[in-house]
Amino acid sequence: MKITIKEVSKYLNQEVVIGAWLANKRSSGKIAFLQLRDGSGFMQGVVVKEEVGEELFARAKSLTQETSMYVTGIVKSDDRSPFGYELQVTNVEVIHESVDYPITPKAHGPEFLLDNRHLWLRSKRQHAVMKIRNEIIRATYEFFNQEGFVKVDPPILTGSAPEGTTELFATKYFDEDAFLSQSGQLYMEATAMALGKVFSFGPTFRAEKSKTRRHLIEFWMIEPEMAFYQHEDSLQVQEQYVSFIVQSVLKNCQLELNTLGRDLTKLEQIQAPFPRITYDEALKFLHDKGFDDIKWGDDLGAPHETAIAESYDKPVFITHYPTSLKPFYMQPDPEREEVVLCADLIAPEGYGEIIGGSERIHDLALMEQRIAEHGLSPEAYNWYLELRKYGSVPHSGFGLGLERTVAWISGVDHVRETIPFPRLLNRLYP
RNA sequence: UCCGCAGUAGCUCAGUGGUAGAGCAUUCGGCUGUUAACCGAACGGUCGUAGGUUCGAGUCCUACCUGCGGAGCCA
Repeated sequence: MKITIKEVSKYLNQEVVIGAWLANKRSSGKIAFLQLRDGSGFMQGVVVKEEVGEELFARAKSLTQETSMYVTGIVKSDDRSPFGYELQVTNVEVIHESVDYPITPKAHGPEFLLDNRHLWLRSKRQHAVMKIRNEIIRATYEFFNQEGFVKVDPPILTGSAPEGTTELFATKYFDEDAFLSQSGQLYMEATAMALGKVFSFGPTFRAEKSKTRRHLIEFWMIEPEMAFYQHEDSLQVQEQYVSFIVQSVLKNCQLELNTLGRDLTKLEQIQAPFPRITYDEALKFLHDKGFDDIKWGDDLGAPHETAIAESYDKPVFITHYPTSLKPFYMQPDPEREEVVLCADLIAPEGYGEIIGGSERIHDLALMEQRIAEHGLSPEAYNWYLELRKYGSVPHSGFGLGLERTVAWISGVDHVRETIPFPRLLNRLYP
Protein backbone atom coordinates (compact mmCIF):
# COMPACT_ATOMS: atom_id res chain seq x y z
CA MET A 1 0.00 0.00 0.00
CA LYS A 2 1.59 3.27 -1.14
CA ILE A 3 0.79 6.11 1.28
CA THR A 4 2.16 9.47 2.42
CA ILE A 5 3.66 10.35 5.80
CA LYS A 6 0.65 12.52 6.60
CA GLU A 7 -1.57 9.42 6.46
CA VAL A 8 0.46 6.99 8.60
CA SER A 9 -1.83 7.19 11.64
CA LYS A 10 -4.46 5.30 9.60
CA TYR A 11 -2.06 2.40 8.96
CA LEU A 12 -0.81 1.57 12.46
CA ASN A 13 1.03 -1.80 12.55
CA GLN A 14 0.51 -2.29 8.81
CA GLU A 15 3.16 -2.59 6.15
CA VAL A 16 3.22 0.43 3.84
CA VAL A 17 5.37 1.92 1.07
CA ILE A 18 6.35 5.59 1.19
CA GLY A 19 8.05 7.52 -1.60
CA ALA A 20 10.53 9.70 0.28
CA TRP A 21 13.81 11.58 0.32
CA LEU A 22 16.50 11.09 2.94
CA ALA A 23 16.73 14.34 4.91
CA ASN A 24 19.40 13.06 7.29
CA LYS A 25 20.73 9.80 8.70
CA ARG A 26 22.30 8.49 11.90
CA SER A 27 23.65 5.04 12.47
CA SER A 28 25.56 2.75 14.76
CA GLY A 29 26.81 -0.80 14.30
CA LYS A 30 23.43 -2.44 14.71
CA ILE A 31 20.80 0.25 14.08
CA ALA A 32 20.30 3.08 11.59
CA PHE A 33 17.87 6.00 11.70
CA LEU A 34 16.66 7.43 8.42
CA GLN A 35 15.12 10.88 8.61
CA LEU A 36 12.55 10.69 5.84
CA ARG A 37 10.52 13.43 4.21
CA ASP A 38 7.95 13.08 1.46
CA GLY A 39 6.51 16.57 1.09
CA SER A 40 3.49 15.75 3.24
CA GLY A 41 5.61 15.48 6.39
CA PHE A 42 8.72 14.24 8.16
CA MET A 43 9.15 10.82 9.77
CA GLN A 44 11.93 8.62 11.10
CA GLY A 45 12.60 5.21 9.63
CA VAL A 46 14.36 2.69 11.87
CA VAL A 47 16.57 -0.01 10.32
CA VAL A 48 17.63 -2.78 12.72
CA LYS A 49 20.46 -4.98 11.47
CA GLU A 50 19.29 -8.25 12.97
CA GLU A 51 15.81 -7.79 11.49
CA VAL A 52 16.74 -6.77 7.93
CA GLY A 53 19.99 -8.64 7.40
CA GLU A 54 23.54 -7.59 6.52
CA GLU A 55 22.90 -6.58 2.92
CA LEU A 56 19.99 -4.19 3.46
CA PHE A 57 21.53 -2.77 6.64
CA ALA A 58 24.76 -1.94 4.81
CA ARG A 59 22.74 -0.34 2.00
CA ALA A 60 20.71 1.74 4.47
CA LYS A 61 23.90 2.94 6.19
CA SER A 62 25.38 4.09 2.90
CA LEU A 63 22.37 6.17 1.77
CA THR A 64 23.32 9.78 1.09
CA GLN A 65 21.46 12.97 1.96
CA GLU A 66 18.48 13.68 -0.38
CA THR A 67 18.58 10.30 -2.08
CA SER A 68 15.07 9.45 -3.29
CA MET A 69 13.60 6.03 -2.59
CA TYR A 70 10.61 3.85 -1.90
CA VAL A 71 10.78 2.78 1.73
CA THR A 72 8.77 -0.23 2.85
CA GLY A 73 8.06 -0.68 6.53
CA ILE A 74 5.62 -1.22 9.34
CA VAL A 75 4.04 1.85 10.94
CA LYS A 76 4.69 1.92 14.69
CA SER A 77 3.48 4.26 17.35
CA ASP A 78 6.45 5.50 19.39
CA ASP A 79 6.65 8.03 22.21
CA ARG A 80 10.32 8.68 21.49
CA SER A 81 9.34 10.37 18.23
CA PRO A 82 8.15 14.00 18.33
CA PHE A 83 5.92 13.02 15.39
CA GLY A 84 4.39 10.11 17.36
CA TYR A 85 5.08 7.47 14.69
CA GLU A 86 8.06 5.65 13.25
CA LEU A 87 8.53 3.33 10.32
CA GLN A 88 10.09 -0.07 11.11
CA VAL A 89 11.91 -0.40 7.80
CA THR A 90 11.74 -3.75 5.97
CA ASN A 91 13.03 -2.67 2.55
CA VAL A 92 14.60 0.28 0.75
CA GLU A 93 14.46 0.70 -3.01
CA VAL A 94 16.60 3.61 -4.20
CA ILE A 95 15.07 5.64 -7.05
CA HIS A 96 17.93 8.08 -7.49
CA GLU A 97 21.14 8.49 -5.51
CA SER A 98 21.95 12.07 -4.51
CA VAL A 99 25.65 12.98 -4.56
CA ASP A 100 27.25 15.87 -2.66
CA TYR A 101 24.07 17.63 -1.56
CA PRO A 102 25.21 21.16 -0.75
CA ILE A 103 23.00 21.95 2.25
CA THR A 104 24.44 20.12 5.25
CA PRO A 105 22.83 19.62 8.67
CA LYS A 106 25.02 22.37 10.10
CA ALA A 107 24.75 26.15 9.87
CA HIS A 108 24.71 28.10 6.60
CA GLY A 109 24.67 31.80 5.77
CA PRO A 110 21.77 33.60 4.06
CA GLU A 111 23.63 34.17 0.79
CA PHE A 112 24.45 30.50 0.38
CA LEU A 113 20.94 29.44 1.34
CA LEU A 114 19.36 31.90 -1.10
CA ASP A 115 21.68 30.73 -3.88
CA ASN A 116 20.36 27.26 -3.08
CA ARG A 117 16.76 28.33 -2.51
CA HIS A 118 15.50 25.60 -4.87
CA LEU A 119 16.98 23.07 -2.42
CA TRP A 120 16.61 25.07 0.82
CA LEU A 121 12.83 24.76 0.40
CA ARG A 122 13.21 21.05 1.26
CA SER A 123 14.29 21.81 4.83
CA LYS A 124 11.91 21.22 7.69
CA ARG A 125 11.82 24.88 8.64
CA GLN A 126 11.15 26.17 5.12
CA HIS A 127 8.55 23.44 4.65
CA ALA A 128 6.78 24.69 7.78
CA VAL A 129 6.80 28.32 6.62
CA MET A 130 5.38 27.35 3.21
CA LYS A 131 2.62 25.34 4.88
CA ILE A 132 1.71 28.33 7.04
CA ARG A 133 1.74 30.59 3.98
CA ASN A 134 -0.65 28.17 2.30
CA GLU A 135 -2.93 28.10 5.35
CA ILE A 136 -3.10 31.92 5.38
CA ILE A 137 -4.06 31.89 1.70
CA ARG A 138 -6.64 29.15 2.26
CA ALA A 139 -8.12 30.98 5.26
CA THR A 140 -8.23 34.22 3.25
CA TYR A 141 -10.43 32.59 0.61
CA GLU A 142 -12.58 31.01 3.30
CA PHE A 143 -13.04 34.27 5.19
CA PHE A 144 -13.93 36.45 2.23
CA ASN A 145 -16.17 33.85 0.67
CA GLN A 146 -18.13 33.40 3.88
CA GLU A 147 -18.42 37.20 4.19
CA GLY A 148 -19.95 37.46 0.71
CA PHE A 149 -16.92 38.83 -1.16
CA VAL A 150 -16.22 37.97 -4.78
CA LYS A 151 -12.63 37.28 -5.82
CA VAL A 152 -11.64 39.31 -8.86
CA ASP A 153 -8.29 39.65 -10.57
CA PRO A 154 -6.97 43.09 -11.49
CA PRO A 155 -4.45 43.33 -14.36
CA ILE A 156 -0.72 43.01 -13.76
CA LEU A 157 0.27 44.99 -16.84
CA THR A 158 -1.00 48.54 -16.52
CA GLY A 159 -0.78 51.79 -18.40
CA SER A 160 -1.29 54.14 -15.49
CA ALA A 161 0.11 54.31 -11.99
CA PRO A 162 -1.91 54.84 -8.81
CA GLU A 163 1.03 56.37 -6.95
CA GLY A 164 4.34 57.89 -8.05
CA THR A 165 6.18 56.31 -10.98
CA THR A 166 9.65 56.07 -9.44
CA GLU A 167 9.05 52.72 -7.81
CA LEU A 168 7.31 51.18 -10.82
CA PHE A 169 8.85 48.54 -13.03
CA ALA A 170 8.65 49.86 -16.56
CA THR A 171 8.22 47.53 -19.49
CA LYS A 172 6.86 47.66 -23.01
CA TYR A 173 3.38 46.74 -24.19
CA PHE A 174 4.22 46.33 -27.86
CA ASP A 175 4.97 49.97 -28.76
CA GLU A 176 3.48 51.56 -25.63
CA ASP A 177 5.05 52.14 -22.25
CA ALA A 178 3.62 49.87 -19.58
CA PHE A 179 4.22 49.12 -15.91
CA LEU A 180 3.95 46.09 -13.67
CA SER A 181 1.20 46.56 -11.13
CA GLN A 182 2.17 47.95 -7.75
CA SER A 183 -1.43 47.76 -6.54
CA GLY A 184 -4.69 46.59 -8.00
CA GLN A 185 -6.63 49.06 -5.93
CA LEU A 186 -8.01 51.38 -8.59
CA TYR A 187 -9.30 48.40 -10.54
CA MET A 188 -10.71 46.90 -7.34
CA GLU A 189 -12.71 50.10 -6.84
CA ALA A 190 -14.24 49.60 -10.29
CA THR A 191 -15.11 45.96 -9.59
CA ALA A 192 -16.59 46.87 -6.18
CA MET A 193 -19.05 49.10 -8.05
CA ALA A 194 -20.01 46.03 -10.09
CA LEU A 195 -19.95 43.27 -7.45
CA GLY A 196 -20.30 45.07 -4.10
CA LYS A 197 -17.63 43.41 -1.99
CA VAL A 198 -14.55 42.11 -3.77
CA PHE A 199 -11.05 40.96 -2.99
CA SER A 200 -7.98 40.27 -5.04
CA PHE A 201 -4.92 38.15 -4.42
CA GLY A 202 -1.98 38.66 -6.68
CA PRO A 203 1.62 39.68 -7.18
CA THR A 204 2.77 43.26 -6.77
CA PHE A 205 6.00 44.86 -7.96
CA ARG A 206 7.89 47.71 -6.35
CA ALA A 207 11.21 48.89 -7.72
CA GLU A 208 12.26 50.24 -4.32
CA LYS A 209 15.87 50.23 -3.27
CA SER A 210 14.85 48.75 0.04
CA LYS A 211 16.90 46.11 1.79
CA THR A 212 15.32 45.48 5.13
CA ARG A 213 13.80 42.33 6.60
CA ARG A 214 10.35 43.65 5.65
CA HIS A 215 10.89 44.31 1.93
CA LEU A 216 10.62 42.31 -1.26
CA ILE A 217 10.70 43.59 -4.83
CA GLU A 218 7.92 41.18 -5.80
CA PHE A 219 5.34 40.36 -3.15
CA TRP A 220 1.77 39.17 -2.89
CA MET A 221 -1.05 41.32 -1.70
CA ILE A 222 -4.66 40.73 -0.71
CA GLU A 223 -6.76 43.78 -1.59
CA PRO A 224 -10.43 43.86 -0.51
CA GLU A 225 -12.67 46.73 -1.60
CA MET A 226 -16.20 47.30 -0.27
CA ALA A 227 -18.96 49.48 -1.72
CA PHE A 228 -21.03 51.38 0.86
CA TYR A 229 -18.39 50.70 3.55
CA GLN A 230 -17.04 53.69 5.42
CA HIS A 231 -13.80 53.93 7.35
CA GLU A 232 -15.00 52.28 10.57
CA ASP A 233 -16.78 49.48 8.65
CA SER A 234 -13.51 48.71 6.92
CA LEU A 235 -11.54 48.59 10.18
CA GLN A 236 -13.96 45.97 11.48
CA VAL A 237 -13.45 43.81 8.39
CA GLN A 238 -9.70 44.15 8.80
CA GLU A 239 -9.55 43.10 12.43
CA GLN A 240 -11.95 40.21 11.85
CA TYR A 241 -9.97 39.05 8.83
CA VAL A 242 -6.60 39.18 10.58
CA SER A 243 -8.00 37.43 13.66
CA PHE A 244 -9.49 34.75 11.42
CA ILE A 245 -6.25 33.91 9.64
CA VAL A 246 -4.25 33.83 12.89
CA GLN A 247 -6.77 31.52 14.54
CA SER A 248 -6.88 29.32 11.40
CA VAL A 249 -3.09 28.90 11.47
CA LEU A 250 -3.23 28.10 15.20
CA LYS A 251 -5.87 25.46 14.54
CA ASN A 252 -4.44 23.86 11.39
CA CYS A 253 -0.67 24.32 11.64
CA GLN A 254 0.23 23.17 15.17
CA LEU A 255 3.08 20.96 13.95
CA GLU A 256 4.54 23.72 11.76
CA LEU A 257 4.35 26.35 14.52
CA ASN A 258 6.13 23.93 16.87
CA THR A 259 8.81 23.23 14.25
CA LEU A 260 9.43 26.98 14.07
CA GLY A 261 9.41 27.36 17.85
CA ARG A 262 6.66 29.99 17.65
CA ASP A 263 5.33 31.37 20.95
CA LEU A 264 1.68 30.30 20.67
CA THR A 265 0.46 32.42 23.57
CA LYS A 266 1.32 35.54 21.56
CA LEU A 267 -0.84 34.31 18.67
CA GLU A 268 -3.72 33.16 20.88
CA GLN A 269 -4.21 36.78 21.99
CA ILE A 270 -4.91 37.92 18.43
CA GLN A 271 -8.69 38.36 18.60
CA ALA A 272 -10.78 41.30 17.34
CA PRO A 273 -11.21 44.11 18.22
CA PHE A 274 -7.78 45.65 17.82
CA PRO A 275 -6.67 48.87 19.53
CA ARG A 276 -6.81 52.10 17.52
CA ILE A 277 -4.84 55.26 18.01
CA THR A 278 -4.86 58.36 15.85
CA TYR A 279 -1.77 59.84 14.27
CA ASP A 280 -2.06 62.73 16.77
CA GLU A 281 -2.16 60.30 19.70
CA ALA A 282 0.76 58.40 18.22
CA LEU A 283 2.82 61.60 18.12
CA LYS A 284 1.95 62.34 21.75
CA PHE A 285 2.94 58.79 22.71
CA LEU A 286 6.24 59.07 20.83
CA HIS A 287 7.09 62.41 22.44
CA ASP A 288 6.45 60.86 25.87
CA LYS A 289 8.80 58.03 24.88
CA GLY A 290 11.55 60.51 24.05
CA PHE A 291 11.24 60.67 20.25
CA ASP A 292 11.67 64.46 20.22
CA ASP A 293 12.68 64.74 16.58
CA ILE A 294 9.27 63.96 15.08
CA LYS A 295 6.73 66.75 14.52
CA TRP A 296 3.20 66.95 13.11
CA GLY A 297 3.28 66.30 9.38
CA ASP A 298 6.27 63.94 9.52
CA ASP A 299 5.72 60.34 8.53
CA LEU A 300 6.23 57.63 11.14
CA GLY A 301 9.43 55.66 10.61
CA ALA A 302 10.05 52.00 11.35
CA PRO A 303 11.48 52.68 14.86
CA HIS A 304 8.40 54.78 15.66
CA GLU A 305 6.01 52.06 14.50
CA THR A 306 7.92 49.45 16.48
CA ALA A 307 7.79 51.57 19.64
CA ILE A 308 4.02 51.93 19.28
CA ALA A 309 3.48 48.24 18.46
CA GLU A 310 5.53 47.17 21.49
CA SER A 311 3.00 48.65 23.87
CA TYR A 312 0.22 46.34 22.63
CA ASP A 313 -0.29 42.56 22.57
CA LYS A 314 -2.37 42.83 19.40
CA PRO A 315 -1.93 44.54 16.06
CA VAL A 316 -2.70 48.26 16.40
CA PHE A 317 -4.41 50.61 13.95
CA ILE A 318 -2.84 54.02 13.48
CA THR A 319 -5.54 56.23 11.93
CA HIS A 320 -6.12 59.75 10.60
CA TYR A 321 -2.73 60.56 9.08
CA PRO A 322 -2.08 64.04 7.67
CA THR A 323 -3.47 64.31 4.14
CA SER A 324 -0.08 65.39 2.80
CA LEU A 325 1.51 62.03 3.73
CA LYS A 326 -1.01 59.88 1.90
CA PRO A 327 -2.04 59.10 -1.69
CA PHE A 328 -4.44 61.34 -3.60
CA TYR A 329 -7.50 59.08 -3.40
CA MET A 330 -8.04 59.07 0.37
CA GLN A 331 -11.20 60.60 1.83
CA PRO A 332 -10.59 63.60 4.10
CA ASP A 333 -12.09 63.50 7.59
CA PRO A 334 -15.23 65.67 7.26
CA GLU A 335 -14.51 67.21 10.67
CA ARG A 336 -10.80 67.80 10.01
CA GLU A 337 -9.83 68.39 6.40
CA GLU A 338 -6.10 68.14 7.19
CA VAL A 339 -6.30 64.42 7.98
CA VAL A 340 -7.65 61.48 5.98
CA LEU A 341 -9.83 58.49 6.91
CA CYS A 342 -7.10 55.93 6.73
CA ALA A 343 -5.42 53.33 8.88
CA ASP A 344 -2.20 51.39 8.90
CA LEU A 345 -2.27 48.13 10.85
CA ILE A 346 1.00 47.53 12.68
CA ALA A 347 1.79 43.93 13.62
CA PRO A 348 3.17 43.12 17.08
CA GLU A 349 6.75 42.04 17.82
CA GLY A 350 8.35 44.51 15.41
CA TYR A 351 7.01 43.04 12.15
CA GLY A 352 5.81 46.44 10.98
CA GLU A 353 2.94 47.51 8.81
CA ILE A 354 0.89 44.61 7.43
CA ILE A 355 -2.15 46.57 6.20
CA GLY A 356 -2.67 49.97 4.69
CA GLY A 357 -6.21 51.07 3.97
CA SER A 358 -8.60 53.96 3.68
CA GLU A 359 -11.98 55.25 2.75
CA ARG A 360 -11.81 56.50 -0.86
CA ILE A 361 -12.92 59.86 -2.15
CA HIS A 362 -16.28 59.38 -3.87
CA ASP A 363 -16.98 63.01 -4.80
CA LEU A 364 -16.04 63.73 -8.42
CA ALA A 365 -15.04 67.37 -7.93
CA LEU A 366 -12.77 66.61 -4.98
CA MET A 367 -11.15 63.71 -6.84
CA GLU A 368 -10.48 65.94 -9.86
CA GLN A 369 -8.97 68.54 -7.56
CA ARG A 370 -6.68 65.97 -5.89
CA ILE A 371 -5.49 64.57 -9.22
CA ALA A 372 -4.59 68.09 -10.29
CA GLU A 373 -2.86 68.85 -6.96
CA HIS A 374 -0.71 65.73 -7.34
CA GLY A 375 0.26 66.67 -10.87
CA LEU A 376 -1.34 63.56 -12.34
CA SER A 377 -2.79 63.37 -15.82
CA PRO A 378 -6.62 63.52 -15.76
CA GLU A 379 -6.71 61.67 -19.11
CA ALA A 380 -4.93 58.65 -17.64
CA TYR A 381 -7.43 58.57 -14.79
CA ASN A 382 -10.48 59.13 -16.95
CA TRP A 383 -11.99 55.71 -16.31
CA TYR A 384 -11.26 56.05 -12.58
CA LEU A 385 -13.01 59.43 -12.48
CA GLU A 386 -16.04 57.96 -14.25
CA LEU A 387 -16.59 55.72 -11.22
CA ARG A 388 -17.47 59.00 -9.44
CA LYS A 389 -19.71 60.12 -12.29
CA TYR A 390 -22.13 57.23 -12.57
CA GLY A 391 -23.72 56.43 -9.21
CA SER A 392 -20.76 57.12 -6.92
CA VAL A 393 -21.00 55.66 -3.41
CA PRO A 394 -18.85 55.77 -0.28
CA HIS A 395 -16.43 52.86 -0.35
CA SER A 396 -13.36 51.65 1.45
CA GLY A 397 -10.63 49.12 0.99
CA PHE A 398 -7.27 47.94 2.16
CA GLY A 399 -4.24 45.92 1.17
CA LEU A 400 -2.61 43.21 3.26
CA GLY A 401 0.97 42.23 2.53
CA LEU A 402 1.05 38.44 2.52
CA GLU A 403 4.77 37.93 3.20
CA ARG A 404 4.87 40.28 6.18
CA THR A 405 1.85 38.52 7.58
CA VAL A 406 3.45 35.10 7.07
CA ALA A 407 6.65 36.35 8.72
CA TRP A 408 4.76 37.65 11.73
CA ILE A 409 2.57 34.58 12.25
CA SER A 410 5.45 32.17 11.62
CA GLY A 411 7.84 34.15 13.76
CA VAL A 412 10.59 34.15 11.12
CA ASP A 413 12.64 37.31 11.12
CA HIS A 414 12.89 38.01 7.37
CA VAL A 415 10.29 38.05 4.58
CA ARG A 416 12.77 36.35 2.23
CA GLU A 417 11.86 33.05 3.92
CA THR A 418 8.12 33.52 3.45
CA ILE A 419 7.91 33.30 -0.36
CA PRO A 420 9.22 30.33 -2.36
CA PHE A 421 11.56 32.34 -4.57
CA PRO A 422 12.16 35.81 -3.15
CA ARG A 423 12.96 38.70 -5.45
CA LEU A 424 15.37 40.96 -3.58
CA LEU A 425 17.35 44.04 -4.50
CA ASN A 426 20.20 42.06 -6.06
CA ARG A 427 18.60 38.69 -6.51
CA LEU A 428 16.64 37.50 -9.52
CA TYR A 429 17.96 33.91 -9.35
CA PRO A 430 16.98 31.17 -8.73
C1' U B 1 21.30 56.74 -2.25
C1' C B 2 23.28 57.06 2.91
C1' C B 3 25.37 54.78 7.65
C1' G B 4 27.62 50.40 9.85
C1' C B 5 29.69 45.30 9.45
C1' A B 6 31.81 41.36 6.69
C1' G B 7 34.49 38.44 2.53
C1' U B 8 40.03 32.59 4.73
C1' A B 9 38.63 24.76 2.60
C1' G B 10 32.19 22.75 -0.74
C1' C B 11 29.57 25.12 3.99
C1' U B 12 30.03 27.82 9.01
C1' C B 13 33.94 30.22 11.22
C1' A B 14 38.91 31.08 14.19
C1' G B 15 43.51 33.25 13.01
C1' U B 16 44.73 41.05 15.27
C1' G B 17 52.67 41.74 11.33
C1' G B 18 56.55 35.96 11.59
C1' U B 19 55.18 27.71 9.45
C1' A B 20 47.22 28.17 6.74
C1' G B 21 43.58 26.12 11.44
C1' A B 22 38.79 23.82 13.57
C1' G B 23 33.80 21.86 13.07
C1' C B 24 30.39 20.16 9.35
C1' A B 25 30.01 17.81 4.38
C1' U B 26 32.61 13.69 1.54
C1' U B 27 35.55 8.80 2.01
C1' C B 28 37.26 4.82 5.44
C1' G B 29 36.90 2.50 10.38
C1' G B 30 34.13 2.03 15.30
C1' C B 31 29.62 2.19 18.17
C1' U B 32 22.23 -1.33 19.90
C1' G B 33 17.59 4.32 20.26
C1' U B 34 19.96 8.42 17.53
C1' U B 35 17.31 13.20 17.09
C1' A B 36 22.37 19.54 14.31
C1' A B 37 24.07 11.80 17.21
C1' C B 38 28.96 10.51 18.85
C1' C B 39 34.50 8.61 18.60
C1' G B 40 39.11 7.91 15.34
C1' A B 41 41.50 8.81 10.55
C1' A B 42 41.93 10.65 5.50
C1' C B 43 40.71 14.30 1.81
C1' G B 44 40.25 19.44 1.28
C1' G B 45 43.48 26.57 0.35
C1' U B 46 44.99 31.84 -5.84
C1' C B 47 42.95 34.09 2.39
C1' G B 48 37.02 38.77 -2.71
C1' U B 49 39.96 41.79 -6.77
C1' A B 50 43.83 45.39 -7.87
C1' G B 51 47.54 48.38 -6.02
C1' G B 52 50.52 50.13 -1.82
C1' U B 53 53.44 50.07 3.17
C1' U B 54 57.02 46.41 5.24
C1' C B 55 62.87 42.32 5.66
C1' G B 56 58.06 39.85 5.88
C1' A B 57 50.75 40.95 4.87
C1' G B 58 45.14 36.51 5.84
C1' U B 59 46.47 40.55 9.36
C1' C B 60 48.08 47.53 8.11
C1' C B 61 46.59 51.51 4.06
C1' U B 62 43.76 52.97 -0.66
C1' A B 63 40.27 51.90 -4.43
C1' C B 64 36.82 48.68 -6.43
C1' C B 65 33.49 44.27 -6.32
C1' U B 66 30.08 41.18 -3.61
C1' G B 67 27.07 40.19 0.52
C1' C B 68 24.79 41.25 5.39
C1' G B 69 22.27 44.67 9.00
C1' G B 70 19.80 49.27 9.20
C1' A B 71 17.74 54.16 7.35
C1' G B 72 14.60 56.49 3.83
C1' C B 73 10.10 54.54 1.16
C1' C B 74 6.46 51.12 1.58
C1' A B 75 2.69 46.10 2.37
